[in-house]
Amino acid sequence: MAKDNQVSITVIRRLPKYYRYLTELKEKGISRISSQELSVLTGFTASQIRQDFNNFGGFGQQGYGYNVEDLHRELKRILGLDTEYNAVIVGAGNLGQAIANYKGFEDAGFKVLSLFDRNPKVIGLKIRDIEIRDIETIDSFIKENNVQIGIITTPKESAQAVANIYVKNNIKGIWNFAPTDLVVPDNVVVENVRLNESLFILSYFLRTMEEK
Amino acid sequence: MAKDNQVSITVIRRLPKYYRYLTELKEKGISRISSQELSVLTGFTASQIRQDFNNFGGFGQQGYGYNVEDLHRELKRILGLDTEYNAVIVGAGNLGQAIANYKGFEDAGFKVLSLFDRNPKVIGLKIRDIEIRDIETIDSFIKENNVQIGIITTPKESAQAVANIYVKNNIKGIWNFAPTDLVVPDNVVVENVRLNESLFILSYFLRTMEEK
DNA sequence: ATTTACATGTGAATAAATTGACACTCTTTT
DNA sequence: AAAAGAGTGTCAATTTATTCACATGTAAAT
Repeated sequence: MAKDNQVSITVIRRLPKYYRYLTELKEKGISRISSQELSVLTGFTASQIRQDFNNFGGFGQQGYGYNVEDLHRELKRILGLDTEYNAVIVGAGNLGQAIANYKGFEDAGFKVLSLFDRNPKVIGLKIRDIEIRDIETIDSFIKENNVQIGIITTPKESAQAVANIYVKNNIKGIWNFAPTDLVVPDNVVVENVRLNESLFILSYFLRTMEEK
Repeated sequence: MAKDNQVSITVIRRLPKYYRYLTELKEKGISRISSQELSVLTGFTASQIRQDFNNFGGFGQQGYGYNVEDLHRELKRILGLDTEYNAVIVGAGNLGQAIANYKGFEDAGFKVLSLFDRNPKVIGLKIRDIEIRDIETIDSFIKENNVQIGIITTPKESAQAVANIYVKNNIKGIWNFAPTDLVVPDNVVVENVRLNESLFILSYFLRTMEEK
């Protein structure tokens, strides 16, 4: 199989969709699936699917297809979902609270340990059982709690400062909801969620559709 | 210039980033910018930027570059941000409320008129001045309020049913936060926000980074 | 057992996206 | 008014991604 040099980001961004459908198939008790059938589900071509999986070594069997459970497990491992992550959120506004409240992330192995904010009105409140703490206390919290992921749900003006705090405290993964580009060292990963941009894309296609 | 057949989705997905930086430049009072300078800001290559803009007709001037205000206005028009949209949200949980609460969308021309839910405990509540209404009343609301965009922030189990409601009421743009693929007619645009998938990508790179 | 159908993995062909290079035009300087 | 500098628009080259096609191995059927 060989872990080779580098799988392209184009391929990586398709993996979660495979994983989602495989989870569904597994839940339905379906034990085998062909690239052709996966193609119908995902909308990617069968050939593309086979090529994608081959980046990580062939998981399939000629004349049979893929074993759902095996493939699911492999994708889970590839995506790093076979370990637990601890996360904290800075920015305890609605979005931060919404994320803290969403059970789905915890089910996937991402545990939000605490929210942080500077607003005294929210400090001390709890979302589920997750406490909102004073941002001033974040350094020691991260050190004491083995936090691997930092989530940013502040306004864009504060986002870089929060990123700096995360970096300083040796956090290697940042999930950024603020509409700005963060500057971080090479060994830190930033994944952005661009709600604005997504909405603009929708707007573009709405407009384009109208013109037809 | 010629509006040609079809600009590739790859190009389209870069436009919001250009638009974001141009908005910043405009706010700073900067009046001209070259593709080279934009390249430094956005991380795309200068050549790519020129190619991208040329899909919509050249907005630049040789020896000068691009006029920030003009380019900003063009992108605004291309993205369909020069018109106002009315939106409704189905699913008045934390995420729905967070979106309703976010002033940024309104500033960009997207006005959330109402939230809808089936849970009697939240019906009647207000987020800012946006009322949460009974989902049973959505048909007439959409008809009476010229709604163009439907937002889905329900659990995945209800998402397709909500999409059906939107389609039935002649909504042509759906912004979907539920982790499922919606089936809609060809003339309806769906833009998905995949929070789970985004988090999984972060997890992938965290894992990959560790292994180095 | 043998045959038939199936479906992967892979190498080659095609298509799409990115990068490179430069002629040409406009701006600015002298 | 002329010369120098800057930077677009575009065509060509390269790289990357997708699709095609099939040899080969496996499973199921007879």
